[in-house]
Amino acid sequence: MPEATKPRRLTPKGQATKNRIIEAATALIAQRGVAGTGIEDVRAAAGVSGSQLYHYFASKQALIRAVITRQADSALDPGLPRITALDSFEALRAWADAAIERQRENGCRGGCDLGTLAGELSGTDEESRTDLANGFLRWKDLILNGLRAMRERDELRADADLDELAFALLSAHQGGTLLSQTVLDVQPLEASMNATLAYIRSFATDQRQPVR
Amino acid sequence: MPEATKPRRLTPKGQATKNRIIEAATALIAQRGVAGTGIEDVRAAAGVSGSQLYHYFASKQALIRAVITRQADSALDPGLPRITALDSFEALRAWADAAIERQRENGCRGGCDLGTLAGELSGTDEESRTDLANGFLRWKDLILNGLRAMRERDELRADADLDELAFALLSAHQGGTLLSQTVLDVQPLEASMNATLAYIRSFATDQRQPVR
DNA sequence: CACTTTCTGGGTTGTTCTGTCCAGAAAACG
DNA sequence: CGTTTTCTGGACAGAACAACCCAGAAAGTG
Repeated sequence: MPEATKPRRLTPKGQATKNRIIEAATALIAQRGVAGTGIEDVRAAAGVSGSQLYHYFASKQALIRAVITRQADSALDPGLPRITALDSFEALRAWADAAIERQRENGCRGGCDLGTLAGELSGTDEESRTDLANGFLRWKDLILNGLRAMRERDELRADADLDELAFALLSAHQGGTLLSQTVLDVQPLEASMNATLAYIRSFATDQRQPVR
Repeated sequence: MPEATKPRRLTPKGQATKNRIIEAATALIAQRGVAGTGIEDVRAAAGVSGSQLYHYFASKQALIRAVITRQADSALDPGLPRITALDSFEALRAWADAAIERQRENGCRGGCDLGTLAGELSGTDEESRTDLANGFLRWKDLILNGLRAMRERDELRADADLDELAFALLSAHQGGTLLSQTVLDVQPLEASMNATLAYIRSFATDQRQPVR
């Protein structure tokens, strides 16, 4: 193993090219899946040429992992409007609505969610699985922190199992998205988000709020 | 197109071989994913040889579709103990527990759920996506019928949105399984199933039952 | 303005995998 | 018991694709 291509700092131009490659790869993977996306396709789409991919990435796997990391970093995918805090019922609802709306907009055609990637890679490639798992756990913590804040503000009852709620919400999001992409209808995603949010709200101290 | 390999009825032996191939493919795909499973691997695992696969299946895609159909038919995968009716809180809980237990048993390593297949194929292959969608919708109907029976027996309140509950439960199952397989821990699956079942139970007419 | 590092372009190789062909064995059928 | 369909086996062609190499341009550094 040749020391994994020493990642000496890139010049600005190089950094830009590298980003362009990752973006192109992300877009293609969103449409055609990981297995359906060839290095050559990425190369053409990014407008770079030849061995550039291998200049910046040691292998296809490395590129995929970069895509995963990027997606995991764009916190809680539904939206470039970066979620900073999911610490109120309104924020949760807004996040859910954004996810639903986003799905509706691209006709339920698969985005490049961690979920989609997980389905394809978890069983195949151990390193990617680890990256994906870390991404998911970070998202879960994001939700969890929001819920904790709500409990500290006494908006949520003390007996609520916040870990369970956080995982349930994340699962609902992933599962709903997966089903929607398969059935080509937002209904499953709407249903799972509505149900899980309603369940979370059932732990509210103030029950006067409409469940919607 | 040569009329899609006229499916003149198979002899018993041929049928057995065909099944063996599908089983081998299912097992391999469960471990290594669709893209990671070559025709040659299936051939070897099934103990048949040469062009047999193409005698029984027109293409790799056709084989995959056969696997999908098979999985969709083994109703609500958690278990060979075929679910006949999910028409009581106990039955739902038992089904959920079976799913969780099953996941725990294979160390959360991906089975060959429709969900896993959907993640890999929905975006890539339109025909497979249709098969998968049909499978999911049949499962949803299975759940829905159970819930309807419960409502008719007045175990569920009339104002419960059964479609929403059915989709939510299915999404929770798929999402929870996906997360569990990625994180290699049953916690997400347990959380999402618990939460969704509790939510369904909140529509029970008889609230004396423990939520567990 | 020399000199070094970083970036670009295209061509190429070797492997892996799907899908095909042909000839021989086994079973079904009269 | 002979003939026809059905099944089996291995070998092979053709394409796709990941990965590597080399030479030249551009950018950065003294």
